[in-house]
Amino acid sequence: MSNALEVAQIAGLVGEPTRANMLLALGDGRALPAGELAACAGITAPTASEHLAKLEQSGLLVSVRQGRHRYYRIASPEVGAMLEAVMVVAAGFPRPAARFRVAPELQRGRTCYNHLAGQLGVAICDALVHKNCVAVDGEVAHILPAGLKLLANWGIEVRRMSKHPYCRTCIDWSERRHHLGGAVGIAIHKRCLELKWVEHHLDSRAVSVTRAGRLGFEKAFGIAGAVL
Amino acid sequence: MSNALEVAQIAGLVGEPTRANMLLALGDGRALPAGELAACAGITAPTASEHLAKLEQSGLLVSVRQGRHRYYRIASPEVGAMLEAVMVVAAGFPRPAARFRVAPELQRGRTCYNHLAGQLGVAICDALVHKNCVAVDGEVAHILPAGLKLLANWGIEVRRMSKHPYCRTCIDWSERRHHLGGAVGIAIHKRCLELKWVEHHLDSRAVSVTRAGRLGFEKAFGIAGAVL
DNA sequence: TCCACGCTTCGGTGGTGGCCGAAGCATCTC
DNA sequence: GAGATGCTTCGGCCACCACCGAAGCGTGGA
Repeated sequence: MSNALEVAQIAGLVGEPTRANMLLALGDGRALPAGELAACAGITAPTASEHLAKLEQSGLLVSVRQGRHRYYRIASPEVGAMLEAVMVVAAGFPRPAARFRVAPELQRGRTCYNHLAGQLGVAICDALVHKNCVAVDGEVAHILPAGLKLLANWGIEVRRMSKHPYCRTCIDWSERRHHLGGAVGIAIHKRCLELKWVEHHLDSRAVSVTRAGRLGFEKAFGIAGAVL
Repeated sequence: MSNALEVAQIAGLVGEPTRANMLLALGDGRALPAGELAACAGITAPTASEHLAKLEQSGLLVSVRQGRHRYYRIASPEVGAMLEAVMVVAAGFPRPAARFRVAPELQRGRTCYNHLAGQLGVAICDALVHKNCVAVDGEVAHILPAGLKLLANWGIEVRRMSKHPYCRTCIDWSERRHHLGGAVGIAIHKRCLELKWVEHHLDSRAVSVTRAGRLGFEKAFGIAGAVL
């Protein structure tokens, strides 16, 4: 009865090609900005905004504002399970288990807006925390004295970054861990490129570690080569 | 892309209160006639017919014509799982386990239209197959000579049932197995009541096995008491 | 054979909602 | 600060589709 209304409301949200497109794009657990989702679905920003608001209001998505972007992701494993169940039915019956995840090369290392993310980004953050260079406190991260010294030796002058928040954390959706964003995160990314420790792939946000990078990350941050 | 279209199509079918109502009414695996489903959803016959045709065409429901009635039921466990997943999300998030699951007493034993279903129905079917009394061939079941004899000794004259199909299988939604329907299934159910091996609950389709039934099923069909 | 009943098909109507352009607000960059 | 970028709100247009009444078709019973 009333149950049917609620069920229909939820299913109806998925039952629109445009919204289904956006949900499927988020199906691997990533968080994507509204603009990218609009492009994904082939619609204009206003329409996407409308749809995303509905999806969030109904609890299918949650969003995080980050600067002038707004990142959306699937709200819970239950929602993911529902999408998967619908896909199984939609795919016709020899249940092809059409499950999908982050592409491997993106999972290893990628840029998140303008800093490093993926396993690489998480490894750098972990290493800095482990060496008492950074203290993570929720969404904010503080550079500790040891961190100032380490980064200075590596070629980054943290003191010259006046802006707030100069170092923040960023939840990594494929790893479900934090990595460093903010000005410090950007500086690290930039320095990695200068040193040619990482290379960008031309047609995606994937980032791969070079041979020099493997040695460098090991020496400067104590990150085992196997992780990279 | 094309994936999203198919997903949206399936979800859209569930995303209409009227259709959701009908699907939920069929959620326990019963088969209901079109007219009853129309009443369930509070719409007229033409509208119901339209909806049911769509649901069947998309593979969510299957129908069986029986005389001038047409019985619809959920097409597959995958569809049931999908509905359940949607209900979990629709029920709000502290996952209240608002299961789209057959109530325990119904799962143990129940009537499916007019024959026995649930664990009890499946156990009887299994036992007859195991004893070479019945051969299951898809949706049809054949009574073998040993079965004629066993049922005759038990008090059922199979030969006097002229109608086709006198014995058919029926997919058991909660058990995901087959049980016996058709005229033979009805006769078995009737005989169980005569012998007082099973009792009906007044306010539901639940069926429970009596003490005499436990002994009787053990002796006549070789069904271990633990199963019941 | 006729009638009763259940389901389906056919037209027509009305409301819901997806979609966009333009304008507004917030944030980042220079 | 000024300009660029990303997202949201507003107003209006249009298509889709759920819904019904009437008529048609098939089955079962008298």
